[in-house]
Amino acid sequence: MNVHSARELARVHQALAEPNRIRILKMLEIRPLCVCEITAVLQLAASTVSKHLSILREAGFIVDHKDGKWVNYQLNEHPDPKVVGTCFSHLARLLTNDETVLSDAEKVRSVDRHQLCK
Amino acid sequence: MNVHSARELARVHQALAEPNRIRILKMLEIRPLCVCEITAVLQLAASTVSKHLSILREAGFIVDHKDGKWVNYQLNEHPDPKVVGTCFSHLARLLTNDETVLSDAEKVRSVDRHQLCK
DNA sequence: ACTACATTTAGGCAAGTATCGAAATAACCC
DNA sequence: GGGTTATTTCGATACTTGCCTAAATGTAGT
Repeated sequence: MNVHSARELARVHQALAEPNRIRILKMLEIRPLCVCEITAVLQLAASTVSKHLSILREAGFIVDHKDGKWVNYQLNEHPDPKVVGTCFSHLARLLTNDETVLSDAEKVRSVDRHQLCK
Repeated sequence: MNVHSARELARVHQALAEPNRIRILKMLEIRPLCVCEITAVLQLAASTVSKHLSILREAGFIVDHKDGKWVNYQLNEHPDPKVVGTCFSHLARLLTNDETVLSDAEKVRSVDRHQLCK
């Protein structure tokens, strides 16, 4: 669905108005991740990461799936509202050379929830 | 130029994360406007509008030109960073049926700085 | 230079946000 | 069922933001 009001559109952009949330979306471009993996990369409290994820979920950017004691988050393949989808395609082209994003990507590739969580 | 970091990109989105700033951009799609015209439409204090405009300017969305005692603001035709330009093209397609935006547009067409400012 | 007025800056207040640690919840394993 | 662990919710704190009023700045016309 299209966004209906300036207020709704503002909320979508608000979700992207925080660097750590952008880093999370760039990480999820690589693969679905659970909260503890994201927490390990961002070096924030788990509760903080959980909050960021709920903001991204409510804005329509990501969806979650339970997997035992883990919760996997991934990019929403059927973005709603539509503007979220266009944000995705920009995001995919942006920050491809950003140091932090590149280093996050490397950590994503090496991180493993089974080693992480004892 | 492309945006360099998640922080910079967040700042661009932060500019669009406020309904009144989105309304301002939709108004400027119609024509350049001075601060007092925007103030008359939004019904906010002039200083508040001025602050919103400076946020939009610093994010690269608008430029200003002095015109006597007025300052005209208009959409930046050479948006920098590039992502600002893509935001413009989405914005142009969004909120075309929003009541507030339509009513703002009507006011923009009837407002006149010379009548407004005695 | 003086006045008028559009705009910006400064100061203050209320509401919202990012963060943490601790407590609550949920799901696994023994 | 009881212990363990991943996640979310709650409460507190520091910071940021949006708004206003008042003061400062800049420009035009007399």
